[in-house]
Amino acid sequence: MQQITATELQTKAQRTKIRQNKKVLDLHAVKVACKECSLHQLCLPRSINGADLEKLDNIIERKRPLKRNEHLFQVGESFQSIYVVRSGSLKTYSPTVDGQEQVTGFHLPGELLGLDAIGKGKHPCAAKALETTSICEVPFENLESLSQELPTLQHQLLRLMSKEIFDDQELMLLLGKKTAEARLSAFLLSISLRFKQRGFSSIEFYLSMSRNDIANYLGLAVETVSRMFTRFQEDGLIEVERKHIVIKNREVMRQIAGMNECCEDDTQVN
Amino acid sequence: MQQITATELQTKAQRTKIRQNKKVLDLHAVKVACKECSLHQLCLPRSINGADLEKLDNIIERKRPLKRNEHLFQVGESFQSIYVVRSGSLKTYSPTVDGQEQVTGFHLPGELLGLDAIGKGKHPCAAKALETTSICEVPFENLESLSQELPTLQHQLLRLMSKEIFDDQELMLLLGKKTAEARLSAFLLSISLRFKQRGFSSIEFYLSMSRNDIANYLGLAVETVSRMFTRFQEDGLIEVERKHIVIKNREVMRQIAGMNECCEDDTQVN
DNA sequence: TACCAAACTTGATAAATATCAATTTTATAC
DNA sequence: GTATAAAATTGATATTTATCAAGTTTGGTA
Repeated sequence: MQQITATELQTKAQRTKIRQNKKVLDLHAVKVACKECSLHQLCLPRSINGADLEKLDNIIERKRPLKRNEHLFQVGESFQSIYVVRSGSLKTYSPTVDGQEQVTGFHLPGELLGLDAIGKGKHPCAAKALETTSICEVPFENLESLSQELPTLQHQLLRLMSKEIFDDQELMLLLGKKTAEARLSAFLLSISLRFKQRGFSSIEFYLSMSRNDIANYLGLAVETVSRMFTRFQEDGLIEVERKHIVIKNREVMRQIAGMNECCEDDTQVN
Repeated sequence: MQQITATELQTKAQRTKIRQNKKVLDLHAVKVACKECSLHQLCLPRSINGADLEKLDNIIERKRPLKRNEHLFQVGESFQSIYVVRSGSLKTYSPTVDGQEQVTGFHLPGELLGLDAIGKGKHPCAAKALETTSICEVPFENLESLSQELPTLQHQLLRLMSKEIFDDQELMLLLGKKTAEARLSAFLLSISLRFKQRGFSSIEFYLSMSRNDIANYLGLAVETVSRMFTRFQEDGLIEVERKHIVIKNREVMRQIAGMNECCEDDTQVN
């Protein structure tokens, strides 16, 4: 992404010119950056025109990248914005009574964070970068009032929230009913699908989260997850070396995961 | 709820008069009926005026009551409306690959159904009445365009969806991390709280769902649930006779459930 | 390069819960 | 009201996964 930096040496006229250029460049950059983003349809609904796009562009802030283990927000922090992952990844987690943490989700490029905070006005979970991660911040108040103007934006926002509910229910099913191997298999397929939807390889990828995080997320012990990785490799379902994963037999993995047909071929971007 | 029924004997003028009366009566009835409803703030935001209320009232349809085991909607059915439970209760459930069903939720008076269907435009789960149940139907298209006019309505809609996401995450935690007794305890406390929020007793209530449904929902075997009920009774935590439950020791139950502080005193209606 | 801590893996054992089987209770229909 | 089916309970056993313990690999850093 190109960036023009204004210096103290510039004249006012120069600065104005540069700012105008910057605007144009940014608008272009947004289009490119958001192409594979789950806000794609939100940012660039089919019918959106230049003026609307600019309106949206005006409310989106691009934050400095987070380093590994840095927090995007903490538990209990007041809710101000929805966040979109531009690159990298994060985990969200909540504290439990016994001082442990419960990992509630992983967030890959193009995915949203913060939707669960609208209700109470504060974040029920914390978000921590798993690697160097860059983020778009969308101040919720602005998004809400802009949605008031742009029906397609309101619709897209509701769709995304609905999808979040739907996905959570899938996970509940996983946690409630499935064996350890079904859980891990479903997890890997889910990551694979999400990479695919963003235009990355669905058969070969790096997991940015630790075995511990995976285990926590899936409601299993680390040791169990580790054993399952080993078993999957022995059975020729995957190749695994540390964080690098290659899916070798997606079909059998699907069977093990006991996946619904509805999730098999989810080619929709969101 | 008062109801004036037009008969064939009435003159046109009489009918017109009655219809006008009915409108007035209905507006009043809505206020009363929605008072304890999770759409309360949605239907009657503080600042709402008569005209707005009428607009909302105009889009809400009241369906004939469902009998026990009747479906409100089926899996895969095209999504048209959000539903609100007026009285009675329902369960939602999805089919799983192995022909089983997974219960994804129970819906008590004042609660919503259908929010998970917005994303894909069709219902990912089915909804079945657990007892005689009456329902408000809110056509989504109308709700969406009305939200476009009424910012408070849009806001409330987003809040409710966010709450749904938040609640699902709580349940995920339950399913992933907790023991059988923690799950059942949390379940009973959740039902208790929801009754309380609707103005019913929180210490004594009837469960409309079977042990099987509870077990399914909590990711346990029926036998385990049954044993836990027995144990809770032996330990003096509850009194249980079939579907009738009395909470005897909420504090210990909370400890067993390992509940977060955040959920303890959730006095908000939604 | 070598060291250290963290992450991961592997094995043995224990605990929780599912499954199977039998019985009792309750609900529904005739 | 009785017959029959469905739901719920209880006990015995099997299975899965957690826990405990030990060792290995990896990545960061002095």
